[in-house]
Amino acid sequence: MIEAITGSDRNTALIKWYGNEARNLPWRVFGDPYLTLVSEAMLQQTQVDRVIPKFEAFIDTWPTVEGLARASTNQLLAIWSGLGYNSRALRLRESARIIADGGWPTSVSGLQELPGVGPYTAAAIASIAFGVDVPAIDTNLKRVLSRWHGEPLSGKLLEEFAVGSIASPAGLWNQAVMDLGATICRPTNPACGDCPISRWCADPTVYEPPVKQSRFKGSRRELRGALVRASVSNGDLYAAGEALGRSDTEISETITALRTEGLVD
DNA sequence: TTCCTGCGTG
DNA sequence: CACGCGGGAA
Repeated sequence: MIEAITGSDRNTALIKWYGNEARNLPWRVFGDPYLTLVSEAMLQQTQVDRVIPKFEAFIDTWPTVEGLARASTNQLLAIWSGLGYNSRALRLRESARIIADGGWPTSVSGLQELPGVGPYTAAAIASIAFGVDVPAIDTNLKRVLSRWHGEPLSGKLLEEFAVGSIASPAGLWNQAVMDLGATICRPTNPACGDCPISRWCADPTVYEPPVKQSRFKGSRRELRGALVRASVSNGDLYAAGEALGRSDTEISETITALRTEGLVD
């Protein structure tokens, strides 16, 4: 596979580094679209270390897309609990149903039709599982490419720069950039001394911090999470809400919203 | 506090 | 384009 790399010297060095230093992650079975879909869904806004045990439990429970398609909401959310963004689990199951029924889309545009699969995830699956040479642009890629370029990249310019930077197979290149971004080309305190491609980097200080999130403590999200956990364990939803000091009005409104979304029976 | 391999919706 | 959406680790 490394022989197929046709990119610049920078890409040659990057892929060589990846060959030696790649993180050993349980979903890295090249060409398996189901493992890729599940892992990418879990990894949206969630750290690798937290995903690993959840991923293994998930795959043990539903080894195939057909099995996931038939999963109960309760068991699904029970296993998902702790990952956050619970709607991702429902969208993932819905995608499994669509795939079990009609087969896998293999193009970026086809994959993006699946619920919960946006531009990044579609490109990641297409490149990793179906051999499509497209960049999978997430915050890691955005930051790393911006540093290569020397100034912040976004939008169409980022897309063009990424397309012009990839090596084939892009699935390998995407994961190499991802690992570099996670372990060396970090948001703050990048380890440039350990970076295999620092000589091709224009400015390792380039970084645009993400938009600040609202406080979690006391938030609606905190209440939603507590109510979903109570529901999954067949507990008392109002008791769970009151334990957070919330009014019955807020609790009932939130339960209604969760029910509409399919997160609570 | 920050930040994590984003996505869907208004 | 801005915002809501979970929750844990450092």
